[in-house]
Amino acid sequence: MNENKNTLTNAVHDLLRKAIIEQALKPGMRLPEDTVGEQFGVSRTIARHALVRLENEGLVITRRNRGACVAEPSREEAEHVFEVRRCLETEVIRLLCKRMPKSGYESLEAHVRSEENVKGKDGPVSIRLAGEFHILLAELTGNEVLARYVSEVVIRGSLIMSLYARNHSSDCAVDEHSQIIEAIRAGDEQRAIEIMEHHLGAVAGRAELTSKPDSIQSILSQYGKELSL
Amino acid sequence: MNENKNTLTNAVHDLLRKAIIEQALKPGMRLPEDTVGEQFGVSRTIARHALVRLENEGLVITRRNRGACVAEPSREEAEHVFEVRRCLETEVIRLLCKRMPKSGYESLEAHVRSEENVKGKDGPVSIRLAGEFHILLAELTGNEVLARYVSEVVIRGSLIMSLYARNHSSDCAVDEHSQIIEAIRAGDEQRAIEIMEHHLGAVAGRAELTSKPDSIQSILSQYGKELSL
DNA sequence: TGCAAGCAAATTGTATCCAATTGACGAAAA
DNA sequence: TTTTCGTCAATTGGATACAATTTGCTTGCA
Repeated sequence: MNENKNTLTNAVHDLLRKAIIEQALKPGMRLPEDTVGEQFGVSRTIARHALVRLENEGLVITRRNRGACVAEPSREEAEHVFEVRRCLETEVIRLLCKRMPKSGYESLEAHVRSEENVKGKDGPVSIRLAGEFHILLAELTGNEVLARYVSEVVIRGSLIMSLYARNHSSDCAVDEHSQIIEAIRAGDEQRAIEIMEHHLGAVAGRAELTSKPDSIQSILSQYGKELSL
Repeated sequence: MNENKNTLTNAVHDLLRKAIIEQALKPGMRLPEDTVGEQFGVSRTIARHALVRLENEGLVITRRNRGACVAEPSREEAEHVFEVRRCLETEVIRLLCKRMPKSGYESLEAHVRSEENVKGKDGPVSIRLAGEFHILLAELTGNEVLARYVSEVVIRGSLIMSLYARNHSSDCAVDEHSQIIEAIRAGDEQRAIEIMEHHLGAVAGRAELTSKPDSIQSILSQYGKELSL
């Protein structure tokens, strides 16, 4: 789905998405249409379109006549996202072991290098880059449908991490990214899948998604956020 | 994603989608915004929103200042859709074998009965019902993210079938639907997956998606459609 | 003091209006 | 006859204006 045509709507959409996953816009924050519009110097129409798209991606929620705000995925929703993500990314690995394009390894390794460059320096940016590695992986399958879905769950995963992760340092992930590349290069499908599953498990685990009884603070912080609206 | 709020946009969106997968609107048919708007008695704004959503779902494509038209998925795109669909629906089966809600079997069997009712009578409607079986299956997992993606690929699958299938009779499918239910009820995950894979393979196969050299007629029918615009 | 009703402000829902871009048709020249 | 250029119609891209709905605050009454 080549969306490289509606320059204006797309630009606002991309900027908002980036702002959300880099936590410049925090979960629960309100997003009135005209505020967004005048901030980017465009009309409410454009802002509206961008917000509708973001809602379709699960990054914002809107209530009728109440406006949009950055989504605050529940733990249940988070588990659903990671469930689907595991399924889709396993398929990505399977496909890549069968058909990896020639220049694939170069772009993957280039990406890992750029990940290492910001390692430990900028939390939000490193979260975004970590996500983009998985998106790049999916795009290399050549299956645009798959790539789009992976992109969506990865981005929602980033939002979830920003909500639930205890430590945002995704340093350990970079290593695993390299391991995944190597396993694919070796054609070892089973091992690549195992690493990916472990990797995603680690990511989800870091998000404290396992349904151990929530601490009172975390529960109240959720409810409190609702009150303060 | 409970989209039961924007009544107007949603209504138009649903009607258009139904019209597309029931082939009232044939692939390639143009969909100007104001035509759609006045047809449903709403403004161009609403029609526009609905069309944007349909584009996000892959059911229509739009070119800048050229308007929207019903998508004509290429064979490659069709294969991508079915690739993802197989992956997702396999996961659905896996999840349902683990956790099928109590009332699940009732609604499934009720649906199969309604499928049998229109068996062989109304082609497009039976295609739609066949698709809705898979969507229902996905919804029973309780995973809304998964259900939404399955819904999208199933609907795109319906569109693909309307383009490429030789015979639209999906009679044989109803049997397989029952078999899938039984396999899940028996808790036989492996068998349920096999049936589902066979089922989807049959569906995709009926669509003549295997890249055997296209007959001249089918090629020309495609190009002819473009000319007659 | 507490509750309820009503009014005002803010925000979205929808429609209409202007501008920009694209494709088509036709005319003119090679 | 073919190709190219120019004008025109059609359609979307985007903005503004108006209507409807919700929220929160104020005021009056018990």
